[in-house]
Amino acid sequence: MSNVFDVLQERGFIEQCTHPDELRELLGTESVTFYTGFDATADSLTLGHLIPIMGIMHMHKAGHKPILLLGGATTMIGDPSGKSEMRKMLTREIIEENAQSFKRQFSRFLDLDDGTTKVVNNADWLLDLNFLEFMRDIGRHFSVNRMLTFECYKSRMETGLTFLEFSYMLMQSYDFLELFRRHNCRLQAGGNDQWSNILAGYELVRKVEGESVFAMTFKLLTTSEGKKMGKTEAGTIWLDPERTSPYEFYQYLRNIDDADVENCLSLLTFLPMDEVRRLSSLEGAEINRAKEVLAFEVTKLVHGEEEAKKAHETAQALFGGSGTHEDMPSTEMKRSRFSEGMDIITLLTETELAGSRSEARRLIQQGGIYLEEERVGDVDKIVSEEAFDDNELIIRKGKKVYHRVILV
RNA sequence: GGAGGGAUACCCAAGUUGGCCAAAGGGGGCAGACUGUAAAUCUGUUGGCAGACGCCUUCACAGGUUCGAAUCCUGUUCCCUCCA
Repeated sequence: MSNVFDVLQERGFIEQCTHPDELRELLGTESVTFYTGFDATADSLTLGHLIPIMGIMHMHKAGHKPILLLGGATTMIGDPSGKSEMRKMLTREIIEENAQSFKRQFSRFLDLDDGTTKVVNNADWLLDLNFLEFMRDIGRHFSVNRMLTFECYKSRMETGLTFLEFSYMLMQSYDFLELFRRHNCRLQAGGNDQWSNILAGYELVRKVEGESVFAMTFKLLTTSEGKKMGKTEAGTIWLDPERTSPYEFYQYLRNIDDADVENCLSLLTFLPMDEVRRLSSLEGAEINRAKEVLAFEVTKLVHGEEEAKKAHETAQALFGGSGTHEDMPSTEMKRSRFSEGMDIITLLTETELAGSRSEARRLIQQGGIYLEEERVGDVDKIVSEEAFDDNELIIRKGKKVYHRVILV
């Protein structure tokens, strides 16, 4: 059986790691307990979280034992790494709810009751720490001089960094120590933006316990140009179907840049690498096939096969010609509202295709609005009941934003 | 606590001898053309209401001076730098 280290490396997961040879050796010879932390800053995971989750799944498949650490306590501080501003403070209640949401979402990817996977919460050991004891035992191992040179604080050296946030690194480092002590956790893995924090924990365990532990970071989900992926103008791509519908989720992946196809396929799907390479080497319009596979596979993983199929069919119907469009974003409106007709501008604002009446007018003037694939040329167009086919009216904004109005 | 600098629209950033400022420029977004539901490129557009020359809200917050303020004055808040 192949070594997961090689698998992760081949698929492009590993961005940085300590003692790669030793770590590879360890992963090849025994079942290793490792952990990844997730700060509960929102009530849903995002597309970006999928990379560490995939990494964990690969590790788990290879027989290693994951610990998913919920940052019930660390979220109260807020990690300043790479952030230009201090995070809004969240209450304990909200953090706790968020953590529970995360846990539910994890269960879609990993069997949390199989005895090999653990979910823990650092609130369990950080919340009741005694400040002075902590400082004497842990704080003394950290050099402020050195911390100040870390890359993760760079953006904060200009705008300011509070001690609250500065202490985040100590908390995270302590987590690693605690997990090492409790569960013999030997490796901390996380997003590359966590490198400084992870390294600090790794050093702490080595110093305090004198044991060899490891640090590893996963590639972040970025485009070939280095920009963060998983964000659109409309906001983040969430894993929660209530926040980002499976259709939108599918479309996001379906529309990624050509240059990002290979990366996404290898990081976000379990397709064999031969297949990944074959698909991503398709030329011209053919590469759209690869994007469809990508979108389908990832949607299936996150939302299940049924939802993935529906999203795929809806996309086919809209962009390919035939199929259902069941999954298209829609708005229900009362039939009576159309008895005397509704002006197109109101229709566009009520369906939220336009944020204001001015914007709606602009869209029409620029030729960006279509009713049933027919361009609307008149700003004062009145839409009446007759415009509906089988109680439905499909509006298109621009090239690919579709919306369905349903009469009720 | 002391000294100085700053806060402008989604972001960065002009503008501070008061009117010509809904506010330059860039980025981003949106739309159009070209395409492959891609990228690049080019064009238009980007506070709200009305869309005809009109009106309303906006330049940290609250007041004031003035016919008129993003621009001047007073107070408040927040941020940065140096000093303690």
